[in-house]
Amino acid sequence: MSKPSLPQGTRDFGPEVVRKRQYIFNTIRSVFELYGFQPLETPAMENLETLMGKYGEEGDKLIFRILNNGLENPDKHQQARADFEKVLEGKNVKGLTERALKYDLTIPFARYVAMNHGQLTFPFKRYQIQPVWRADRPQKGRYREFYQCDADIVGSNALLNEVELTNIYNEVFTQLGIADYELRINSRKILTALAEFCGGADKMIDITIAIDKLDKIGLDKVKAELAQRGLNDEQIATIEKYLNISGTNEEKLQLIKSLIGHLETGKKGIEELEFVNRSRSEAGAIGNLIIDFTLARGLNYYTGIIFEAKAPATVKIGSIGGGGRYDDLTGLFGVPNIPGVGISFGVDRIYDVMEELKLFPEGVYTGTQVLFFNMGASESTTAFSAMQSLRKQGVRCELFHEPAKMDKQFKYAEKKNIGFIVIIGSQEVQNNTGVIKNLKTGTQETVSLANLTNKLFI
RNA sequence: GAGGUUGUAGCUCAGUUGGUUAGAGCGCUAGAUUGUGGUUCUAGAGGUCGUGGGUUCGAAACCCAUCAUCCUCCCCA
Repeated sequence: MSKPSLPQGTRDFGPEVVRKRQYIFNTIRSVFELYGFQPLETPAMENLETLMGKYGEEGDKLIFRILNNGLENPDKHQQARADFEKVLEGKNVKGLTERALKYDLTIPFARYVAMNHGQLTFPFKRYQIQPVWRADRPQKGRYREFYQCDADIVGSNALLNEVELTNIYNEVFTQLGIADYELRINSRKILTALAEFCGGADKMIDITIAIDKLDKIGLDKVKAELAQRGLNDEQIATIEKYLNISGTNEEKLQLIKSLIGHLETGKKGIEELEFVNRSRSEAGAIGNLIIDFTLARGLNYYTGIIFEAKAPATVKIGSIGGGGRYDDLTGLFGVPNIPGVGISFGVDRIYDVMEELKLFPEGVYTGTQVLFFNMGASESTTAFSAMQSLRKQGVRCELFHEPAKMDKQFKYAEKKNIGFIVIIGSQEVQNNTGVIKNLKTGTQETVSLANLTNKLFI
């Protein structure tokens, strides 16, 4: 028999890791709740057609498909073979894969809103913390199963929502101790305006893909890629001017105005950024918010402000969250005119960042507080009831599972990082007492069992 | 989808130009110690050298294939 193993890109989480992850989840959840968001959960799988075509051509390839059951039924063989031929041609066939694992939380949410818009009170603010799956090749900071934590507001065009979301980022990262994060924002409208100004509105996607790589490959290579994607010299020169915009947020806004402020779309995009930037500084939230005109983001349903939260530059992990506004997400599901804006936290990457920067507080490691020694079959019944009275007080305790040498029980307590032990042996049973020992300081005292619940095990 | 890296004990890793019985540290079990842990000392258990094939008198080492892993590009959280 071969050794057991995990599917590529998936992980088990041991007790310590789960505690740390829960610390992150709890922080994010409590901030979402604080800002008035309501929880939602959707199934692990969706109908394939719900997901297909929503994430671009590349995205479609990364969707995990689920093979239909029952294909072994002889009656279906002929159809299955025909369907399989089509799959080999790169087509999607319902007969073979009707369902797929969800790829993100936004599209299932849009599907939910489209199905329930009659019942929902708008604006509907929901948060969602669930795993998603991508058939990507795993590497550093990239997994095939990972969690997303999303907060979205649908049914409101107000830019106040964007401001709220930037505050959520700030609150969460501050609480987690990732103070040096960067929140980059841009507006898709500015990118649209740039494409228009270059005379090629149809080139928008080519332009954004290329300029998004600026900090990775440098200006020259971006220009080369633009040329390769069919932009002429004049257009590239305009884009270069655009990319060279720098300075404070206010300075950048001034410069972009002179470049594309005369275009209707550009003007709108600039107003959006100005509003968020101003509101945020008026609210006293300082630093960290950086207007970045090279930010593009892949998902093509964004239409307004887009966000990207980046880890401190010292850890090479990059994006730890992202989001943006979409004017008409549910339109894909036949319910038009419901705008929305949302953000997402990438917990798995946040974990890696916190691990690297050693940001987890001591408190997350605590498990059992008190171990009761097992000093024999009859002694342990006294220990057991003493333990139950402590548990009633909310003290986390356990009784060693069998009578054993004290040496062994001590070592167990030490390995599990248990702070206190209580010894109730034959002498103690006789005197109705117990010995409490603090394993960190090495001090111990004898107390009456009635008094045990008054002790603090911290 | 393209390219590269690594695979030896539970874990981290040595292993010389191919040469006898494959090693170390940590961990594990037992004892020194039958009511006081961490330290120390002693002993012990634990290996299809990722898998399959080939070259060779002889392979953990060389060759081919395969699987897994990690990383880079693409794209993304």
